[in-house]
Amino acid sequence: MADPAPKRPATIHQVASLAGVSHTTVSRYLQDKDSLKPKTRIKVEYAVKALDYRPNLVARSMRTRHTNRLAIVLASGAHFPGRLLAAASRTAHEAGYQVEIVSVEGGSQERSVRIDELARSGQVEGILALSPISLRGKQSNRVPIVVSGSYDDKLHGLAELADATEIRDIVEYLVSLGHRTFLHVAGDQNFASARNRKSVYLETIEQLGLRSVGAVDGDWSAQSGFDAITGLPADCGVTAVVAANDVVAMGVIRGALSRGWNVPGDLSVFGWDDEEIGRFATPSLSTVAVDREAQGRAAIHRLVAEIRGEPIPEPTTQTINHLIYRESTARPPSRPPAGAPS
Amino acid sequence: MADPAPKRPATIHQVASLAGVSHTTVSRYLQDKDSLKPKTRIKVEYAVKALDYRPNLVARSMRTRHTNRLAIVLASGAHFPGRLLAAASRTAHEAGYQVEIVSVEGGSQERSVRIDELARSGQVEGILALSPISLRGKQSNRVPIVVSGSYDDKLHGLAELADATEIRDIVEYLVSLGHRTFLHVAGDQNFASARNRKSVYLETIEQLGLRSVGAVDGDWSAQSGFDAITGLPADCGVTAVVAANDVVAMGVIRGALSRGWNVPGDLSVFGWDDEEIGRFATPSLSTVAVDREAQGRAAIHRLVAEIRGEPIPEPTTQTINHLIYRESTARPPSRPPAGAPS
DNA sequence: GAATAAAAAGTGATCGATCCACTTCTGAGC
DNA sequence: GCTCAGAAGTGGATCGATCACTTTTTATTC
Repeated sequence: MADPAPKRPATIHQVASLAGVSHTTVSRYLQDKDSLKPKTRIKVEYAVKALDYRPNLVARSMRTRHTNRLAIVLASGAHFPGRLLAAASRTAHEAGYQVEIVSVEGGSQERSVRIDELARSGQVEGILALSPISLRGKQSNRVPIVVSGSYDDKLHGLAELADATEIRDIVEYLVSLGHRTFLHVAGDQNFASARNRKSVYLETIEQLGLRSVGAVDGDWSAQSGFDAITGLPADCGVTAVVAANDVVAMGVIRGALSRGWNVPGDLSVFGWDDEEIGRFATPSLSTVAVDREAQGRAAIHRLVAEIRGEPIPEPTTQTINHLIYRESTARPPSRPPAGAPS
Repeated sequence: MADPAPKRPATIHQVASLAGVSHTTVSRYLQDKDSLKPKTRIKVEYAVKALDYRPNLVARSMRTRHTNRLAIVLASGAHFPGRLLAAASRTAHEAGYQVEIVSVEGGSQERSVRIDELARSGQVEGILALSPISLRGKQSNRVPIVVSGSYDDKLHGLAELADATEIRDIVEYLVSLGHRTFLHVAGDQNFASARNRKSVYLETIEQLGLRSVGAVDGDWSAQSGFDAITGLPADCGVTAVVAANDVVAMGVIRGALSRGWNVPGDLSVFGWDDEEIGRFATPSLSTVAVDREAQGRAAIHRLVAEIRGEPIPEPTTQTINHLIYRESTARPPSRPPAGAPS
């Protein structure tokens, strides 16, 4: 079982002596293969291969004071943004960074503590927070931190409403179907994206002169959608719901059904995220296809720019999301709206 | 913007000189605070606080030859097992390990290459693979690798069928409702859990003398469930489907509906995973509640045991999953089964 | 109070890479 | 043959911890 000879991996010195060069030359080879004479390079290359040498990254980190690692922090309970992570991970890799994904339990309090600790640990050179955090306290010895979806004060306007502008498109679409009375079941207001969507919703309602029976704060859960609908007064007259995401939308639909409201006959429901399951649900969900990959890439680019002290790239103003219309939305009932006194 | 004085974090030597002791004493303090005389300890404690000292983990790793880091590898496309990861992450943390989550793109080929690289990089002390990999090649300089759901050859029997035994319970339940003709839509057969479930399904069908119209290999997607159902001959007589997971089950239900088969009136469908959305779908999904936390913990315990050369803990034979019965399962139609010639 | 053991603290080496400040070698061009 | 630039070597120092030893201090015993 146990290795009799726990043979240590080769070091740069062993490579050097096998290749008949100095360790400095091997080091040079590792940094830039072209700075060596072809003849020397071949000797070193051979030795590296023969010994299956791979530089000890710990030792390198120690000397260079670079870990080349980033951390992505997310809340353990929340939905795991797989596609975004994959894209972020790949982008970071291309930029020469390893990615450590830290899933932190507890509230935003504990999360902030953990992030702070991480930021000062010297283990990572930058942090991307996908969950909301409250950052205060001294900034000394801290690495750059990018909080997804939130932007610097300088970057208000379009960017401020990142990942939310399509809410307006949704409402306008529903208006075009004939809807006039709306409900918004929002996501966890600790998340920038949830706040953004809510404020765009409220703005749009205001600007288009529509009626909103409420913007209920939820927690991204199906249960919150269910509760929001079942908690409505019977005569509120709502005919369209803008849900924070697809899961919430499923809860809304189930809640409507439990009240005897037909979807989309009596109530139209719009989701967000284009999750696979929504396409196969009954009714299938109208939703927003989100370019999670682009979001992940953008976040990492931003973080890497901050780390390197380069100018921070403007967030793309170009919309990267688009609406998908399926069975959960339709014209409102021509008879008095669902639940209205007959 | 740029820090004018990029003040380096304090080192153990600075702490030592401030406390008026040797660096070794500070080091001892870090390992075991009780090995110091109270008077000395207080001096060191004060200095640590005053300098906001935190040990440089890179330097420590270099000396101890321990990184105290584990990697969890998963396929980037697949569903992100959030709860399992959270539990695994926490368990690892308790055992003194940091967790790096590596999401690898590409097929099992590329994944294996990446894992092999990781295993030899010296960056991590152990790897937990949640996605299937094919491990061959030389084992030298490799850290322990645990592949979730698969067990050593020694551990056949109960453990071999880990995370699958409930399939038998499902079939028995459906039999008790009156079902006799079954279909299984399996998950990606590269996954041990998918293989296990399929083989338990086939065994159970055999042993109970039931009829199976097939065990279709899928890929965990809703589409695969949809295709499996819509591809059936009209007169197959199936009345119950055991799906690989909830997402597949949703696809199955939608596929049945598209053929005019009512669920659960004509067809019962059982899922797996107890995803939140399944409780709010219409019909709500009968499913298996999986203790993902326990799975995550177990996997990490196993990995840590291997790293430390301790005896590998027996996988719990106790079942950690349980069945949840909802609307998607019911008695089979008393009239000729769905799709049978009338 | 001296002998002795045990506990506490100090000394200097070490881990494996990069960086530094030179020096030496090599080969091309005139 | 001489110069000069680029390649390669020399011989450390350095990063910040831990560790194997050694030395000093403290406690215990007779």
